[in-house]
Amino acid sequence: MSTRMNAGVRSPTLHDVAREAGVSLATASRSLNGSARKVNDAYRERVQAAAARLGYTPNLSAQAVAKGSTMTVALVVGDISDPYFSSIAAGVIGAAEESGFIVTMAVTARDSERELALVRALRGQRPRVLILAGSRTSDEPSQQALVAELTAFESTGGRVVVISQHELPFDTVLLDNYGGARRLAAELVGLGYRRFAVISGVPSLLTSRDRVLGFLDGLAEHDLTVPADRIVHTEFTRDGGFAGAVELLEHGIDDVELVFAVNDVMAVGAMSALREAGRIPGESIAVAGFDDIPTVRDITPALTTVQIPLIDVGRHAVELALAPRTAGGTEIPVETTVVIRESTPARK
Amino acid sequence: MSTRMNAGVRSPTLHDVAREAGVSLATASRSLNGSARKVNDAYRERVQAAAARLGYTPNLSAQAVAKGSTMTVALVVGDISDPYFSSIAAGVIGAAEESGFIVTMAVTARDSERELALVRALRGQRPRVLILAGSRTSDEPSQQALVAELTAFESTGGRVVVISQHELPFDTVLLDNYGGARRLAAELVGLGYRRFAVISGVPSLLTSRDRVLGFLDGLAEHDLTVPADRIVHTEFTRDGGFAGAVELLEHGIDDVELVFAVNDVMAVGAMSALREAGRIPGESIAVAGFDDIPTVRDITPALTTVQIPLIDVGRHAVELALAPRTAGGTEIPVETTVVIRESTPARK
DNA sequence: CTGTTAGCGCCTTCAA
DNA sequence: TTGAAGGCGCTAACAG
Repeated sequence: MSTRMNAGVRSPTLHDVAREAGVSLATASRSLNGSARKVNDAYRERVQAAAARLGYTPNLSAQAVAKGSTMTVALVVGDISDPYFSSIAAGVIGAAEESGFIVTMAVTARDSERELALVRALRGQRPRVLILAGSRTSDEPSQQALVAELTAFESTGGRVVVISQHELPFDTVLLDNYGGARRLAAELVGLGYRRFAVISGVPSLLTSRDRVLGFLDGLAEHDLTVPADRIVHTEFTRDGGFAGAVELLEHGIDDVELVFAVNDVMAVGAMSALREAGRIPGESIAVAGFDDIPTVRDITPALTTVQIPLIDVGRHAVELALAPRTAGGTEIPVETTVVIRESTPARK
Repeated sequence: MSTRMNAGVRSPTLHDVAREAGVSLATASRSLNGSARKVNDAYRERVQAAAARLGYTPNLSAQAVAKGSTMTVALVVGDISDPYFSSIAAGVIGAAEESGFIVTMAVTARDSERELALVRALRGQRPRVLILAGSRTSDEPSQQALVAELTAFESTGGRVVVISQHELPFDTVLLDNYGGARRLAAELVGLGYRRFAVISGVPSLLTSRDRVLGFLDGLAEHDLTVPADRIVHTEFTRDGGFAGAVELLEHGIDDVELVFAVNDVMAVGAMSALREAGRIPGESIAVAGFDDIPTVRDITPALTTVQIPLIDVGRHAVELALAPRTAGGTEIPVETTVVIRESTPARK
């Protein structure tokens, strides 16, 4: 006597359907999944009726082994609860589902060792597409292993798309982190700002590095600089932004007019820290971010930032993956747009 | 001559590894995946070395058909870019990965027809677990079909977990929407508020309905009511909240002291609408939400809300799914906690 | 402990 | 157009 509860019934198989419909396995297969219409309408209908009666659902795994390919997109993100990644994921899932793909998701927790392990594990699914949305780092050893793994994956027919800078030799959705930050700096100078502080991620984070570089270069064009002690490096998260602002405050930033955080969640955290310290964002100190995640237009003051069309980024990634393979690897550049809001009022 | 680029190499199979290592298929299988150590260490090492040399990754689909079961958790959410869902997803993914499960994700776009279709499609993956995080509705016909589909899934050995109220006859992570809203109302009355307006989702949305009910009952305990024209029904999104506030403003809400939006993203949207209309949240009008999504503590004024431990909710869902099946279906109730912040200052 | 041999559920030649 | 049969990559008895 088993203690297992009502788990005895197995899912109906194609074989069951064929028997129920009184046709061969092959005919059943063709009526239910075969692409071209190579089956008598009468049969086809009988099979479909039988399938419905039995509640048949094709076993995707079995189809995968038989066909030697799947209809799945594997997506690797840093942290799905971060609006940056969840917006990209929304785009990926939307586009993938439209093309009949299933998406599986893995989270690196922003750890490149873990990212490598995940990619390896994900390959077991034999996905048609592997999309890396996590931020690239300059952590050489693990990057090389990653490239090797991804190259192997491509050589067996898979497609890989990277969302970031063009650091890796694969199709990529190119985010203009450098240019966006540079233009942001220019606009800010135009508004009358002269003295800045920067809250950056760890130096090995390429996204962060490029944004800082762009920002500094943008300032340099106007002969402005940011003293080294006004650039702090912290976690690429809300709490990191908070901590970064606290650190700046400890150094003393009474004369700083504007704090640039390299992403919006950090900027939001920084605003809270500044406010707790008695500085009022948008009034006694300006703040700018990067990404334009959904909430920042609703906070007070609304945040000046560089907009990335995150949903589109996700969609582009799957378009790229589903398009014919090209020689050197294709890039889809994505426009970034400076959006000035109340957190950076013009200085009179 | 083929135009297909470097897609010719097939992934190495277990067979390749066995040959490379000079052992049988079975031995290779046992050394690489077989749970117990039933293989000579010398052989095991040779096999592992061969696997590494070849870059072998087990084909999960093949394993699935051979074993008759997968290691995947299918997660259905309403909208992954909504912080409510992405936080839950983070919990699900975290817990699933810890147990060696892969998670696949589908998005209903809050459409119950679509949810049904997705569940049907998802069954094709033969996941071990199916988690529904989308909000339940009282839309009878499609709910019945959904229950039928889920029941069939369970009868073939799958586990289903629902996150919501206990509307469906499955294991559920129970969110105390009613109680949380009721306690919120009580606290608000304690702070001195007497005249309220409510921005609700569409009436068929169970989550929304329960929160409104709880809120009204909480007020009723203090002999307070909300006039029908002060309760508006809109989309369960940021834009819905914005639109709801606009609608309230059109009706005239000069005497309203506090607006309760049934979730945080709606509250955030409502705050923007109120502000645009010249009302200052936290000063000339109070606002409260529900969920305690990450950003609301950082907005200004920080939002009073009812906290749901969203990450834990996701984790509980997979714990439930992985625990032994029980007779009537288990429930894990999740505490909700009222969090008073600056958006609802005490009225003198 | 190891190898042989059936399958798992499905697709896809190959004849008929 | 239809059916029979082999094969996809792997696991799980079953003997040895």
